[in-house]
Amino acid sequence: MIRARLKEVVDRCFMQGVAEGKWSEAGAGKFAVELPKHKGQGDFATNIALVLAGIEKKKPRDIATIISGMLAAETELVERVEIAGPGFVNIFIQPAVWQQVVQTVYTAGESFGRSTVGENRKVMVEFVSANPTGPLSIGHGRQAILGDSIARLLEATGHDVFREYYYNDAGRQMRVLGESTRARYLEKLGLPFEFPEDGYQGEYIMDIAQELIDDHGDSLKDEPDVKPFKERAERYIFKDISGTLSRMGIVFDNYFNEHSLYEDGHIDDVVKKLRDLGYVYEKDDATWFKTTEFGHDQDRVIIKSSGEPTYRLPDIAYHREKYRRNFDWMVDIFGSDHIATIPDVKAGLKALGYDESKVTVVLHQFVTLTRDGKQVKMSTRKANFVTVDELIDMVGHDVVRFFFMMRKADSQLEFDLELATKESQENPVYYVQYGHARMCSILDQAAGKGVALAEVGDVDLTLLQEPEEMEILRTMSQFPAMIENAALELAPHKVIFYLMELAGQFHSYYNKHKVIGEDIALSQARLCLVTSLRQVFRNSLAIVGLNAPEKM
RNA sequence: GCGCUCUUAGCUCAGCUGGAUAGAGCAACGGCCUUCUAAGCCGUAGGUCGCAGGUUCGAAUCCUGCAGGGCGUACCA
Repeated sequence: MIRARLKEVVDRCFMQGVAEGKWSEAGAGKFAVELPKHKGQGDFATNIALVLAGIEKKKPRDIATIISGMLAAETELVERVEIAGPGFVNIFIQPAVWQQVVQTVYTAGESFGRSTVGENRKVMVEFVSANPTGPLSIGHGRQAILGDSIARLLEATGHDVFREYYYNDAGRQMRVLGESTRARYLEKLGLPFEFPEDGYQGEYIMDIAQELIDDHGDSLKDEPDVKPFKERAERYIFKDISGTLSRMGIVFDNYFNEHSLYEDGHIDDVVKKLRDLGYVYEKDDATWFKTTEFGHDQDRVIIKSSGEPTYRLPDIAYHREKYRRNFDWMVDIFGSDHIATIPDVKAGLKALGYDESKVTVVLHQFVTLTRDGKQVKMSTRKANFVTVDELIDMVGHDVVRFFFMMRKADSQLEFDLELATKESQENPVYYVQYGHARMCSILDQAAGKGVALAEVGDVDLTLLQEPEEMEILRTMSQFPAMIENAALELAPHKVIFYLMELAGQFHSYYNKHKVIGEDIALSQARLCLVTSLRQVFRNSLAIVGLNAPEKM
């Protein structure tokens, strides 16, 4: 927020220079106000002199001198200015401006960091979308946390967010699930059974079979249809999945069943439309989509010779429904194994006349689990995987959420079970939460020590002068911009890194300076600082769905 | 083979859409609890940013080539 103010000032200086004939307008919008990397280089720096020098064929230092003269006159905001390095203008902000950040946070309260940049645009975030064939694996877990956190960030920035889960309870997978359940049912009854070759071997199938026995005894032993087995399995697994999701604090606005696309005729309609447009042809008894028309290296089958559609067709039809439901922006969270469908879906949408740039796909890499320093190999079908539920049982919800957010989506995430299980200092989750608990503890004790927390308006904030205090104030002031940036880039990990930095600054401050001391006026100023800092902690933890414990 | 992606400290990873002397956590080593929670702090050590070119005032960041890892490249989802 301070940076934005300063940028306006620099822009004004630039225009003034244009008016005075010092340089042309060509450099407009090409320079920036940024945070310097090292201490001693000011609170902010601008590269305007470097940029203009290139355009105007002048010496950077000469331009920097003119600019710094103009900036130095802005005494309300700017304390002093230095020219450094090849021509950077380093700007030092008035301490009073930083101190006022406390007031700003007080005034905004819970809404500090929230914004309206989203302009209420309707955005759908589709994520998890796991078919009900088994409990959520840790890969799904990462996606669930990623999607939900992105959704929360978008909400915090004024978007109208809709969370959707897309699933398919028809098809081959589910048939195999039904057969697997039937086999376990017969097995448990001591009857002869045949387990499907590629059946689901998880323990949960046994539990489902047991439920069937509890409800129906052996009356299903001669049932020719898999339907009762399949339906029971689906119901059981969905209950399990939604239980896991709610443990993670995730609530979907809608579950969209792929099957409805068939019932409502959307599948046939998409094929017809594409055919009418000349993008579809028959070959080898199958129906093909001319994806080569959209720059792909080969055409793709959308209906197999068996008459069954491939996954692409319903995916295209589903996305068309998203457009028809009037979403301005569609964010899909996919595992990188689904990368192949993206170009096909986009080609389909483009063919049908939709603006495919409204779809943004966030691809995330896999999670590898390490235990005893070795990677654990996992497969859903063989059921030798660790579920999200088990993970939460072992380390708790906050640790799971935090760990899944620690990495940017596009890099592999190594989940070290030992590290996550340790309730020790190595665990970064506690580092952040402990900071919050410490602040609560300080504020609790203030009254007991005879230092009542005064109204922020009555407190002399100019007493906050320690370097550690200025550093905290600076970081707090970056919070709204950080949230906006994380939201628009769909990058929740930025919030995590921000929290770690702020927590570090607070812990250092805590160890060096007493908040509550002899000097009442100073104590009150510091208590206000801590209160506003706690607010920032609460806001950022809430935005990514983490708890802010008051005691640890 | 082709497409996408990744390669930064011993390990796990940041690096804000081209900026100044490359950062954090963990691990290692050395210190700090009669004082607001030591789940903490301070210090030391650790680097040819995979390799080689190119673009320019300036490159970890952009382009090309090469090497290595991952994911795709189905009439599976």
